[in-house]
Amino acid sequence: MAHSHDHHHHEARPDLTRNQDLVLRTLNGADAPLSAYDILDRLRDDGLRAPLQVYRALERLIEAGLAHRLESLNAFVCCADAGCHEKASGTAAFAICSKCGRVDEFTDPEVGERLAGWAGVQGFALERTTIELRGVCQGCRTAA
Amino acid sequence: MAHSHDHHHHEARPDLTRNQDLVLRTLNGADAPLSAYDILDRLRDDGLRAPLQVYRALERLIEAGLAHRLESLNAFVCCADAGCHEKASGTAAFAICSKCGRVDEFTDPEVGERLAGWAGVQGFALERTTIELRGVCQGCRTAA
DNA sequence: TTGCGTCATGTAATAACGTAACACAGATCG
DNA sequence: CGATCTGTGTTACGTTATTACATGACGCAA
Repeated sequence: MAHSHDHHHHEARPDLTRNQDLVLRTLNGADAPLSAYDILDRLRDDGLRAPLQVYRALERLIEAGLAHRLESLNAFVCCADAGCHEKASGTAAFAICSKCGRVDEFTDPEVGERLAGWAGVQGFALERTTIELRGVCQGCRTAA
Repeated sequence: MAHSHDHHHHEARPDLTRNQDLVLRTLNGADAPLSAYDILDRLRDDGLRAPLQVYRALERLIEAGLAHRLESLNAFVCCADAGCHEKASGTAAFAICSKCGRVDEFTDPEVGERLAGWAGVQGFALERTTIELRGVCQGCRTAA
């Protein structure tokens, strides 16, 4: 059962290395996607010097289902929910606001099923799916 | 009515500039996505020198619905069908083979509707959608 | 004709994103 | 002990994309 300290921040995960933990905390603390170089800049004071240190950590975090890469932005975000990779809840989709840069993660099982269905029919061995919507979010539209 | 010269190649489009036409022909002649620099290399003999010349042409071609950018590859392909942007046939999706690099473009109206539906409910003004599947195509699987 | 706006072009320089290659330290296991 | 595995740190480099500026061709109005 999940313990009840689900307050957006997370305690250090025992299975993360120092660099991975630093990068994950940085993503958690950001309110918009960060590029690898953004992350690096924010972690200079913690001793990180080279892009590769960040890219390696990101690679692990994504494998572990704790972060996502946004392909259309060349940037990274932490997962909205823990374990959003592992669930059968469907492929994660992202709505990215062109104005404010905020990203909203959601899933639509039907969409995942349709795409998986297409792959099945075609004999395409599906490994991963990217779904990204670009547009202007509610907040920015009404604020305009 | 469409004239009947639909033989994969296209005649020069009257509304394209020289650079745009060169880039489109290059994409048409390729059997896999090309990066902007790949395109540039293939067009050196035609006088192109700088990346920007290619990026500018690509930008127009994409606006005009004649080419697509594959975000997860940082590469470009020509459209499978003329006018695949303009139709209500739904958002284009791409299946990209990790082995051979081939790309298959398809649309699933249901998927487009579900995503547009989400956007509607959220008040998100949808401008464009990226759907990219990564995996191994039928041909490469059986050849393995 | 001249002057003006617009659009495509050409060029150089640089920014932003990502990786290869190598060396080292600590853990684990025979 | 040595072998191996994983993470780390560092340099250098490769790839992708943009900024800034200058030029040339065209339509159009004064």
